[in-house]
Amino acid sequence: MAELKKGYEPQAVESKWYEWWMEQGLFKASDHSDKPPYSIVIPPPNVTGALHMGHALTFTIQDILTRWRRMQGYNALWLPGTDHAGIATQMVVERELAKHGVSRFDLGREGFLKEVWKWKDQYHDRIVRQMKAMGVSVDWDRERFTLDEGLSRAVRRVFVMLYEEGLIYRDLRMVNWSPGIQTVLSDLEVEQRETPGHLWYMAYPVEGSDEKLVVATTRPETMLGDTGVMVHPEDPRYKHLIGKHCILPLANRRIPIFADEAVDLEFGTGAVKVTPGHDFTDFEVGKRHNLKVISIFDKHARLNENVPEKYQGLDRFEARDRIVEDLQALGLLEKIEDYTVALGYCQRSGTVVEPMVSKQWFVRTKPLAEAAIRAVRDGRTQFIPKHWEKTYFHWMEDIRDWCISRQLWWGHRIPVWYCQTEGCDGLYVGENPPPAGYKCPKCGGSAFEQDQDVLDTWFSSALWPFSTLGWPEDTEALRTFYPTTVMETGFDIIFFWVARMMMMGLHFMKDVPFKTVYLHAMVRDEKGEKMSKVKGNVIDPLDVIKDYGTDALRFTLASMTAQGRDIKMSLDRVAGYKAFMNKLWNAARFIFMNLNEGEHYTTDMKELLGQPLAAQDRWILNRLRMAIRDTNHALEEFRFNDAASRLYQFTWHEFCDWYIELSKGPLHEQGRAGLTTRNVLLTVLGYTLRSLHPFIPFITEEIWQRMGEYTGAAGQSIMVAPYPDGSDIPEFAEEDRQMAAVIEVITAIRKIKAETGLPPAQKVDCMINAGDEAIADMLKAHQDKITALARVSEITIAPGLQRPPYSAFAVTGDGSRIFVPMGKERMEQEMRRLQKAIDAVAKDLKKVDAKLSNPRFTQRAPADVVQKQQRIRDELMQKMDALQKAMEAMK
RNA sequence: GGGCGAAUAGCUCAGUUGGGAGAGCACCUGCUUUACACGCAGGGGGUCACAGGUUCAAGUCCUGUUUCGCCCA
Repeated sequence: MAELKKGYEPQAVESKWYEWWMEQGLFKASDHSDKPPYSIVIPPPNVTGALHMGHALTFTIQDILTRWRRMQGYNALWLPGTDHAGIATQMVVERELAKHGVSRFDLGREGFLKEVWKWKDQYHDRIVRQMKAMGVSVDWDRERFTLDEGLSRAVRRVFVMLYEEGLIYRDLRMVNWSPGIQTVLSDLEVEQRETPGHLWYMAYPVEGSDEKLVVATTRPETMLGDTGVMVHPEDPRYKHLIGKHCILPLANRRIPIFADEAVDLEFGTGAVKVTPGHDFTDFEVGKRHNLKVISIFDKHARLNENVPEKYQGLDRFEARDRIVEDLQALGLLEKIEDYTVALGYCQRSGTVVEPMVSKQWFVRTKPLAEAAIRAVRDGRTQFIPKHWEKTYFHWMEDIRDWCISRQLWWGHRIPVWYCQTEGCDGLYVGENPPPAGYKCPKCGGSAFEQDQDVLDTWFSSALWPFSTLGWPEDTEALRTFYPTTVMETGFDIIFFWVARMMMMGLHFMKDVPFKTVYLHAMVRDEKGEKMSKVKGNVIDPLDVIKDYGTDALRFTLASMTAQGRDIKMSLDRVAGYKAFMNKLWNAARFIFMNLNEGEHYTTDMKELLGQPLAAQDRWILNRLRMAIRDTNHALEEFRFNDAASRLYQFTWHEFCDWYIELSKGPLHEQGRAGLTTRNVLLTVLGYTLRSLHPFIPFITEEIWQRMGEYTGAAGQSIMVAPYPDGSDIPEFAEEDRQMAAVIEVITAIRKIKAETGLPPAQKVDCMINAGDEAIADMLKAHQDKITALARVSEITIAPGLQRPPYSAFAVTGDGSRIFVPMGKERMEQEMRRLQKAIDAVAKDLKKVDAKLSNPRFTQRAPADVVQKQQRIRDELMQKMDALQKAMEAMK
């Protein structure tokens, strides 16, 4: 058995376990099982994307949940997969092709898609490797891709069914057009941003008079598409103009002046130009007043043939400058003011979104949303943190129809075929192309062509919780794992994804897609700024893994995931948790070093409890029990930070700081005491490893396997060892109390040494005037611990002991007085020390006195609270008395 | 404009039904105490943003204000 290295080296350890876990089939869930099901479907990462901190966080949390439940005996399924990420992927590949001077149109649809698939295959392997580096315990046999055959079938089925139910329709509407990518976007993909701009005041001559009507606009270039000017019906400035016409400058078009209540009298001049072809509100206004709709832009947002020739082909922003110049030249530009406009930007390409009128496919979301709202109101799906429910309701209750068609090639092609007969609008909607011999019901034609567009990527993601389990087939997997137990994802995609999964899941499965939604926070840099490539503040998880190890990264993320709070990622923290890994490693190293060849060890709690346990043994078992219970409790409530820090605290500050130190004496005793100590060390280590395993899978498996060599359990993965729940450990309250007293004494002596300037290693004598006979007996029973850990040579414990001359003094909570004789020369330091202690006690005493001297407190506060305060007061008084006497004696 | 969240030690943050202000990091002091210097022991440091209110009692509950962040329009 090889000894452990002195320092923990994550690279060496973390590289070897993942493959082994896979070979052993430990990640696999079963469709048939007597165990209770537990399921999570992974939020599929972009197949061509690279692992970032957001992934690292989401994978860590999901892996903690999955490993924890798996160890608890659940039939735990964590289903992996990737997303085709339509826009993002198509853009990347197009950019790549552009480097070689090739456009997608050069290749044609089929050729281009071939390229994208090649790209996808290559990058799929990369993201999968990166996921594995995080240690994700997903069932790879069930891995899915949003564009694979099964999921594509699900998408087509859903489209057709919704169409037949009247929940999908095609309509000519004002939509968000991205000139950058040349596709329509849904409202959600448009980012509203305040942008500095101007307000131009343009004068439109009124027909048949010298009067000019001045309109204010933030978009002068759209004037070429104006088909009216509106004013408020009650506006005295313009009342006389209602019903007349303007002559639109530059275009020389006659457009009506009309009245509408919607006009804001305060804004601009109170007269508004109306461009129904390129503005959402104007489109509505246009409908109310039967205005003509003129589109003046092509798909690149360049001016088209509907404008005077001199402007044709100009980009919209160039056109703006030209038009402003030209109006100025005509004396029709009144003034320009600075003005901040809210502009819509395309999330992906960054270009300003252009409102355009276009025929697109939509999902009628209202009826779907109603069911999704009810499910959350009823508690069938719960949000954690709960306040996100409000956000969800807010959006759902005011939901707008979802534009699902995209003018892309990479994605699920819309399963609609159009009749090719001139002037016929017949169409065929089906999972497959129209069968041979199919005739258009409108015109009898037999030539059909499929819609050129694809569906919004989120349309397929919305089906993810059931499409990945085999829907539309009625599979065992669906029956076993749907509804899934937990959906773990970022709050930034509540609308994009969570809400839509709710709608689709309820509609097609007649049940919620998940019982709990846990929404994690955003990972930011240490200054709290969003990580972005542009800012250059991105911390790459793979770099962190290289430098500190996956376990340290995972433990950091878990420790910092407080609910409802962003995570500010700092490498200092990771370094701190790397030190924790090293601590754990060295605890194991210490234990293994002290094992003896040929000795038989147990890590079975029942067996261990049958052995003659010392007080410190029972104490550490009791602390272990409490730590385990707290951890489980925290995990039940998704308080990952509490769970992680509780285990950290136990491992480091209880097990290592105290128990291991205390064990160093008994460890070397002959006979039962030594063996029992070794058994306790091993057992507690084993429980600690198992408790920690979901957080830090690699190091725990490594140590577990090494430990197995001594306990005879090697070869069995820690992944399938039961997760401790503490119920097999009895409560040892008495030992807990005793050890607390012993620890207090040891700490007091160490403090005396440190504060009077004695080197810690210098042995001192110590006298303890115990509070009473019983305390004296108890401390005497533990005096070996005090001498060892406080480095005391001679110790005397008895009630009524008098203070020796020139000794430092301390008093404990139970009234034991501790004396440490030292030279006269240290008495000055000692007095300062005592004064400090007196001041501290006085401060506390003042607070307690204030309470107890208030009759309303003693009368109205519950009896137990009053009693507690009295107890505290008695204790403080006693302390004060002892300290003051000691002080007096020194003077 | 509407909504949500945050403000606690130098930094990052815990603080679950109101009842002696905590952790990690950083800082200071001392230490080759044979598991670990990725360590050990000890220490300093807080008007819990501000102003009111409820209560015997408020970091915690209520109201308002300020600052910051996010979402929706």
